[in-house]
Order: sequence, then C-alpha cells, then structure tokens
Amino acid sequence: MLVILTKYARKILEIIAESRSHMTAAQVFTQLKKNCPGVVLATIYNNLNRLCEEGRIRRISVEGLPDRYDRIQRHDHLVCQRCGKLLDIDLGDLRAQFEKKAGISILSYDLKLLYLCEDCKKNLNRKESE
Amino acid sequence: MLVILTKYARKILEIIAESRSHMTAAQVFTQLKKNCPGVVLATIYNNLNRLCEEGRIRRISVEGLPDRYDRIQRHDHLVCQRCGKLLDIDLGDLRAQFEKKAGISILSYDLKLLYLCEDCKKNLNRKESE
DNA sequence: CCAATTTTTAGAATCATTCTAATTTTATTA
DNA sequence: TAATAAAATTAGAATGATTCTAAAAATTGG
Repeated sequence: MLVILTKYARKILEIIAESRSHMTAAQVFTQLKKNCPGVVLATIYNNLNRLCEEGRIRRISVEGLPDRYDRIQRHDHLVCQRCGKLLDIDLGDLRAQFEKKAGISILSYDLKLLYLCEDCKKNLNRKESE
Repeated sequence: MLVILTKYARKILEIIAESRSHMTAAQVFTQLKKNCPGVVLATIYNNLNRLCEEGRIRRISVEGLPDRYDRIQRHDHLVCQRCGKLLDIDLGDLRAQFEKKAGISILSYDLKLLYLCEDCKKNLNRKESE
C-alpha cells in the first residue's frame, strides 16, 4: 500500500515536490488540470488527504487561510503575521529538547515563527505615516 | 480604546479567562446565551476578532478543527495528533533561541507538540489487535 | 474473465466564518 | 438635553474550504 501510488496521487505528489511554494488544494487543482483537464477537485482532496495519512506530504494550517501542502522533510516555517506568507526555515531537530522540557514523549512538533515580511512592513509604515 | 470593553466583549473575555478549556466560538456562544439569551453568533465572532486584534486573547488553529481561543500569556500547546485535544504546556520563552538560530527578528512563535492522548492510544491499540 | 476493491467523478451538503444592511446603543458636542 | 456621529449588535444571506454520497470507471487478485 505504502509503495503504490495511483496515477493522480503520483502527479499530485510531483506537483508538491517540485513546487517550493506550499500550494493549496485549489492551486494543485489548477496546476494538474493543465495536463489532466478531466480531474475534479474532490480527487485532489482525496489524494491530498491520503498522501498526508501515508506521511508522504505534510499539511500546513494557518488560521483563516486554506491549508497548504509541503514536502515531508523536517523543517520549520516563517509565517508573516499580517499576510500569511510562508517561508521555509530550519532550526534543526529540536524534538529531544522539547521532550526533555515537556517531560513527555512526542510524535513531532510544529514550530511557526511569526514575523512581518518586507511588504507588510512597508505597508505598515505607509499606514502609520498617513 | 484599549481600556474600554463593551458589554459583550467583557463577558466573552471573562468566559475565556475563566474556562481552562480553549473554547470555540460556538461554545462561547452557548455559554454566553445562558445569561444573555438575545446574543447572536455574529456578535461572538465580532468580539473574538476584536479581542484578538487588541491582543487580549489568542486564537489557536489546528487543521480541520474550528478555531479555539485562549488567554494571552505565553505558553505552548500539546495537541493530540488524532483527536485534536489541546492541553497547555509551557516550555518557557524560547524566542531568543529561535531568533538566534533563525538569524531574523521575530514577533513571536507558535509551538505545538504533537502527541497521542491516552484515549487515542487506547483506541489505536484496540484497532491493532482486531 | 469475474468479482472485489479502490479511485474517480459529479454535485450536493456541511460548517465555520464573514459580510451586508438595518437597527440599536453609546459617545460626542452643540 | 437634543442632535449627531460613531460603534456595536442583530438577522440572515453569502462565502469558501472541505467533506460526503452515490454512481461510474479503473485496477487488482484469483
């Protein structure tokens, strides 16, 4: 089961792996339709869910925004507090440290660093000086 | 402005402060209706949003689940990977460490430790032995 | 090839949340 | 205090992401 991918699952996985842009289901859909005009959004969701369950991709949720999907390799994220822009960042594997501090064994963790991206900084400054 | 709270804002804030249970908008609504039968869900959302903007409460988003609201004081969360159950935990203020590692100045961070709660562990074991 | 299972499709349904417009309340100031 | 402006609340429609259901198509194992 874990080895065999269906036609669409494979393509969706490729799209996510190749894009460095943390795509939403809708974006994956748009992208996939270029080659497979017949696909349907439900198929994207089915496959994204399955791929997540199988641990092949990872879902990133930021409040108020549609879920985005990412490669699975451990890394953290930098999230703009204003616009939700998402960047990869890697602070290394902190699991042991967290487990020790928490005194509990964890499966993994989700670390988001909240910052202001350059665009939002500019907009904020503009607003303030108005 | 930051000092004055409207009638509902104050009550909602109290409900969240008193409950240690990370309530959803719907739960706050149910609770508030006990004293104020006239309130409307939109009022809850309006106020929760305003309270968040003012930095009086904090929104917690976990994929697939409705947003929950929490007191503002810095702390982290333990999230059950299966059922989404949420517990408070505090690993201390790691901002300086994260900023140093990331080489960037951040506003704050969001750390969720993913684990399996006791109930879900039991259910998993039951399933496996079936 | 047949039966069973899995995927995909189509489109309706759900659910949290937001939006709009009207109404009420509160604050301002004349 | 009356009049006006601003803010909060209501009611309910609208949105948008995601899930669900049932049927059709594809794939798999025997």
